[in-house]
Amino acid sequence: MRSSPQTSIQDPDQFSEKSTDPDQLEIIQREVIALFVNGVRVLGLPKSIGEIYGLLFISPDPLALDVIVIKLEISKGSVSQGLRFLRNLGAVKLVYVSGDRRDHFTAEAELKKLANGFIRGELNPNLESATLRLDELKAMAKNHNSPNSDFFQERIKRIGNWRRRGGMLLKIVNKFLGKTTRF
Amino acid sequence: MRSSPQTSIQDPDQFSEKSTDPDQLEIIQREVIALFVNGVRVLGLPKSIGEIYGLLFISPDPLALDVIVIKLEISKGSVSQGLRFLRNLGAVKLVYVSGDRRDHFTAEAELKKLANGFIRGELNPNLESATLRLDELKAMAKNHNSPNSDFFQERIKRIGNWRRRGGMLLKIVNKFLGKTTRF
DNA sequence: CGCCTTGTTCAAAAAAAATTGAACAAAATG
DNA sequence: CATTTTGTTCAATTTTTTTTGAACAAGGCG
Repeated sequence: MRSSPQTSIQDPDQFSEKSTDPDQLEIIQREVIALFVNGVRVLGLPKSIGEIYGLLFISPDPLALDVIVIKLEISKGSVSQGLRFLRNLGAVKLVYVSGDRRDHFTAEAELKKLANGFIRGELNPNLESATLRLDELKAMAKNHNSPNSDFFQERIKRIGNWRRRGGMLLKIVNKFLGKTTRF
Repeated sequence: MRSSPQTSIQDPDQFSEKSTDPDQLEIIQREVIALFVNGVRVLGLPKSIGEIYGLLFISPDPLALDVIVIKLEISKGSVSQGLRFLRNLGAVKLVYVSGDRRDHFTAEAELKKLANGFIRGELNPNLESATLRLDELKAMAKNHNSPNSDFFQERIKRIGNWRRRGGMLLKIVNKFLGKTTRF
């Protein structure tokens, strides 16, 4: 129930004197984008990635590259590269818009897909290269001789253990996100 | 300007002997450190952090700050700052070494503790600030009016859902790591 | 006390990463 | 075809982050 009937600013019939410029972002959109910019920083991704994904996430309709450029006021090159990156992760989808030659994009908004894309694209490659290096290390440690040899071996084994548990964790995460796909 | 003491003179020809120079890192140690440098990059942390933690992790005995400086050939300032950061995360512990006035450090090598430290120090603060922003957004969206109002509300709700599930995941991770503390 | 030793701080320098923008390619248009 | 529209690429530039190193503080020691 609505507590107090405040001045409902409703003028659906006409474009009011307030910001009606269709290229202008709404305040809420700006805030959401800011939230995403901060969010992707935790993942070690650049600001522009957060801006682009955020804008698509909070845009009702698919957007074309040059529209993104105008709305975010960043360069075409940045947007092009950012979109490619996001598409590779599966965070952004190309959609067909009839009567428009340009490509249009929407945000993939399913957390599970986002997480899996990030894991596949960013985490797994790192884990795999670490695995290779680690195998070399194990071999190295075997025929290495020094007073510290035993200590080294124990530590290397421990790293291997960490890696194994890291892999298990990713599977657990995946399972958990699968179970709650309602949103 | 001063005449440099014992440093600087290094004859590459007399490399036949096994490393007896106590300041010289062993090959295995170098490799492990490289592994950690790559590892921390995934977490968005600078190289020096990886070097310092890696060195401590693969060193049998606690090390003093100036020893780390010499072994890694990085500046005193970097090491001082890096150690502080690692200590704040709980990834490095200060240990007492008798007969030595200097502070000595060892690596915390329990995965669970490392993960928890990282979560507490790096992830949670971000999650919390996002929570605040999100609450503001929800309020904003309530008395915001535009043709897109419903869409905005749905999306904001969705972000809230993501955050909730993120928090659950952190707990699951914690539980999982607790169960496998053998190593 | 004066003189070390140890560790911190922070402005400046260096390095790394992100962004720009103009040149280019590819494809549709007419 | 030539022209326009759309999107990519990448060297140059800008911005951000990291590292350095010299000044400084704190504490011990003779």
